[in-house]
Amino acid sequence: MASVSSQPQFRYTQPPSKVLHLRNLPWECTEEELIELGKPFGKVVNTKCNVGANRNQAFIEFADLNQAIAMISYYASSSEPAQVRGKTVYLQYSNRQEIVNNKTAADVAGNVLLVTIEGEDARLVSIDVLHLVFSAFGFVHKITTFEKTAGFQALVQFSDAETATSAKNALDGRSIPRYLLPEHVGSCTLRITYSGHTDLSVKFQSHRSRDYTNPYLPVAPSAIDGSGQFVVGLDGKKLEPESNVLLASIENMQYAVTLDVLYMVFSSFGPVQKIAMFDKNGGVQALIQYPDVQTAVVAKEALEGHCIYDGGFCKLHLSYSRHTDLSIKVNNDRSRDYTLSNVPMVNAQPSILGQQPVPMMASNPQYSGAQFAPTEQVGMPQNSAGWATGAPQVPQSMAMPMAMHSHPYMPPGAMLPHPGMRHPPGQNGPPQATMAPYRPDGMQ
DNA sequence: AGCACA
Repeated sequence: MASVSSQPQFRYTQPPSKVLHLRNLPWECTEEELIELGKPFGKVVNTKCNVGANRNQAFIEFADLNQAIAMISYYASSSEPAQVRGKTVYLQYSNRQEIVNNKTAADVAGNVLLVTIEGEDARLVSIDVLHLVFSAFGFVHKITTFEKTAGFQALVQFSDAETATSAKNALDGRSIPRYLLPEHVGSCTLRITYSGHTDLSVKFQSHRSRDYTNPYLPVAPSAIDGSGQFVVGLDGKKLEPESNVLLASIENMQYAVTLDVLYMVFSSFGPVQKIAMFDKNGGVQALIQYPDVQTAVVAKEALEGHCIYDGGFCKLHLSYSRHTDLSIKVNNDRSRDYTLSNVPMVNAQPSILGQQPVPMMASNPQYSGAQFAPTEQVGMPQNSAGWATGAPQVPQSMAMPMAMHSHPYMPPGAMLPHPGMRHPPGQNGPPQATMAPYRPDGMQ
């Protein structure tokens, strides 16, 4: 096109257009106010507000040119200027014939949210933490994360726009709770808009993307470790499928870790339904069952790599079990079903605590020692080398995470009391139980 | 108080 700049950009009188340009609007004028303003003159088919550097301009598009002309004509001769919130608004024909792209995807409510994680350490926020945070509002179908100029971002897909909206309203501008983040990680604030997407395409379960509707989706080839069992993210963190049952192995077990101690520690995050302890590879392991995956995720995130006792003793390593419901046949000092009161109780034999036969295992062939947890054995190194590379580096003196404040998004029953820190038992005393077990109101 | 893109 040849230059046509013989005409000034703005002429005193624009040629008529269905679109009117408004200026000098109050700071945050709504679409509704624009419609109210134009309605007496015709049908407003489109608007755009908050235009310009000062966000004080707007456009109104009428169905017919005549309607736009009517509005301009009226205010041209009216003694009362057009006003919004008492402020005089100046009108003229726009130099365009229609409003284009009135709404960006970010303005249209949809079932997928675009989440920007702000903060120095935004990249350290795991997809699991995001999943946990957003799951408080409804089932999260899929999450993808990616790096853009805007920073570290995620797309979070809900079932519907209503659920997404409730999450957006509750979380936009808020920070991820401290206790969900590794201790050294700084504040991470969420900025949330709607995404134009309606269904994310997740090809693999990986450290960058998850499809929670399809747990059998293959894991990314690049994220499978030597055992072929677990997903490993770029940060080396294990990303095995989440479960309501945690497998705990205890490193540096200088002090006996009893079932009661485990119950106390894990009850801080929600009702513990069942615990089964067993010996494996010369160490002690335990399966801890929660009623739901979310609680297990919180407990795992909070406890992984931490020590039950001060001084680096009894360091916990947690992974997700493939069990979903433990079969506890008998209550004894190594296994317990806290949901039942009619399970036979077998008296513990305290004198040989670490060596006694395990009645549950012996009496129940289904849970013979070899069969009890075969899947967890794979990829579960007993030493911490290679395992805890992604785990928070915890000072030896700092056993449990500090601030276990209540989760602002979780239902009241899921509040997290401070688990407290235990000190090693004295030479002749049992571990001190300082913490009140979790007791939601409805729990029997 | 003067024309809009993510």
